[in-house]
Amino acid sequence: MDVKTVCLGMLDHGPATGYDLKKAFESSFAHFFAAGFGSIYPALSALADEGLVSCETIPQEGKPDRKLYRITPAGHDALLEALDNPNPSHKVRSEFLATVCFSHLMTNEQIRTMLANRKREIENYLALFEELESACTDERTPGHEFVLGFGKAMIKTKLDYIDRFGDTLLHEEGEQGNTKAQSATG
Amino acid sequence: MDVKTVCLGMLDHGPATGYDLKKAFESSFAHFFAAGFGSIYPALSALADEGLVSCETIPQEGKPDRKLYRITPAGHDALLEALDNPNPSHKVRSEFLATVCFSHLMTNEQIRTMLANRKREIENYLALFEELESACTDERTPGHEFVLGFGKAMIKTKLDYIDRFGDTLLHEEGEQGNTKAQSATG
DNA sequence: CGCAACATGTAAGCGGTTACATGATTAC
DNA sequence: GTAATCATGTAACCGCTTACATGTTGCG
Repeated sequence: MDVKTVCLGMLDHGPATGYDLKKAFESSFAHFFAAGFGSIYPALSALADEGLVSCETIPQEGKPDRKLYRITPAGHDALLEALDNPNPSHKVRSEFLATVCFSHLMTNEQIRTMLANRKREIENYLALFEELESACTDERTPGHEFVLGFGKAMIKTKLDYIDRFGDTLLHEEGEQGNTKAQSATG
Repeated sequence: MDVKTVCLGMLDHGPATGYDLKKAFESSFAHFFAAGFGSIYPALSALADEGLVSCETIPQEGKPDRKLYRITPAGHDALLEALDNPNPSHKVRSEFLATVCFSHLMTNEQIRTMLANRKREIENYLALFEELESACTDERTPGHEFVLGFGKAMIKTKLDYIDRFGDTLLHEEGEQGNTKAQSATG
């Protein structure tokens, strides 16, 4: 399942432009499937080439023409086929946790800053989720409901864990830390 | 923070071969930073080229010579510098959650299978964590302790969420689903 | 008899990120 | 005045995955 397939799935819900899809990637999909314009536009072109979507060009003045994409019957079939994967992946790549593994080489200040920044980012997601929850309560599929709840449960656990155990990463003054003196003697 | 940097951090803990590092990536780092031989060996070569690690070749019979890598003072400095990032990323890419978003297009059987498989994968992590916890309780840094606990908290939340809300994805018989008849009429 | 563990590497390819290119309108 | 929104696209690059290539030892 790549960006192309997710675009196809989004279009199954209704016609949209690349710009519209970007907004979906930034809101309801943000916490588990990021994609930028550099992925989305080529994906839509490729889908159109394969006949899985059709494209209606809507002229505009002062802006590039809008390109409204619509899923085709062939596209819908392709989507069902892509969805027929019994083992979809769930991958995490965390510089944060990797950094934490080596936090004994950092100063307490570096650690505190890093934890605070991570918390801030998590709280941004929380705000996003609450916004999503209030918007368009109708016409939300059980899938979206599930994913939203899943995201919320995850970030609550993360926030709670950092609050409880963040301090265990700190060390006694002078005991450790990333200092020039240390690195020179080390 | 790429594979190279993580290798450097692992080597700061003690000399190791590429094969050894692979085992670390498969155990304590598995849940947040995957890497295969195709990334690790080139990373070690590059680190050696840059003088951040040294390499001792240990002849063997019947197998390729072991190459034992050791971090250099320059490598340690480079590690500290890489660790001085106030905002390390934490990225999730989940085909699973994307699929769930479109689960109204799947049959109940497909959904059940997918959920069961995900649960199985999560339980494998749980087993891995318990194994890690029992092994080498000494010489584990606070960082590793934190990351292990973080991983456990995450998967417990995931498992619990799927158990509680997995059923909400299922639909009435005949209501929905990925059938040929449907896709032909759709 | 086959599989897992040990041990290293290369090369093609893929998919996504980032930066670049353009430009009007509207809200603060 | 300056930022955000609207709106599309290309091209270089980067880093990781996958497949290939090779071969022994030991366990069940």
